[in-house]
Amino acid sequence: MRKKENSTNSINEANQIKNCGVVYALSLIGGRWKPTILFSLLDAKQRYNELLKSIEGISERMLVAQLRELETDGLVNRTVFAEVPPKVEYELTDKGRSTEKILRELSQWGILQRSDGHHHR
Amino acid sequence: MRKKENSTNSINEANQIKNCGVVYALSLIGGRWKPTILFSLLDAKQRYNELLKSIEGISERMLVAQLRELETDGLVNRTVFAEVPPKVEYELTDKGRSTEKILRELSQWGILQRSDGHHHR
DNA sequence: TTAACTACTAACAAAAAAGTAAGTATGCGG
DNA sequence: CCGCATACTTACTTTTTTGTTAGTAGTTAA
Repeated sequence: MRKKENSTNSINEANQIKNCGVVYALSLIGGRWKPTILFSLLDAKQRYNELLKSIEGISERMLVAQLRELETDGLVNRTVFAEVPPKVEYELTDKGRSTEKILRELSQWGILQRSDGHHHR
Repeated sequence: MRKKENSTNSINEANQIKNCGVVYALSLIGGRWKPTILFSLLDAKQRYNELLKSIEGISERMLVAQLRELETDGLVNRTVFAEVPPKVEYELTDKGRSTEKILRELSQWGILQRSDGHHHR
């Protein structure tokens, strides 16, 4: 289901992505599952099933969708092997690898703040 | 409207926030408007109306809601002055200030990636 | 034939985020 | 009285994100 164009919502999003580097960055790496997926792929290239098994709580639907977005945004390469049963591998592109520093620092900051205070919402 | 408890959605969110520092960090600083608000407050403490005027496209509703969340999460101090007309000031706490480095690096990475590639979604 | 493997797709439903519009409160001034 | 200033609150509505469920495809083995 495509996002509706020409809504205020859509226009505001586009403007924020255009004008704020953070909002843009988070549109690439943010969300419930992407950080975890990116961290997994930092370790090693992985197959769909490996990712599915290693990320607790994620559904097939969400895994596929997030991988597709990461691929579309150029962070991930998806390689289909001509085999049966199907074999598909996902690995980070250079762009994907460039998230490493940011992800680690976000993680560090998050872990620090999490032990300092409470999450109230 | 409180978030629904005991849904898979809610449980997965709580787990990700608990187990992934990035997801936790982004729950504090992520979203359409928070990064921009945080950057504004990095410059100087500001009043509600100043923020409203300086952030293009944000509604009063969204500004209030985001400020409330930032306050609840300990990133922002809200000071009410005993005046008429009402005067309320918002400024970053130490915790809020600690986001500066991360925000600047996210911004830098985002701006770099934005000029390198296209946003496909 | 069924069952298994892998990696999805499609069609919804539920939940959350964001947006719209109207209204409130307290003084002050004309 | 009305209009103004400031900073919200309230009750919805719209849009997006996330989750659920059933199904698909191609081979292989029992």
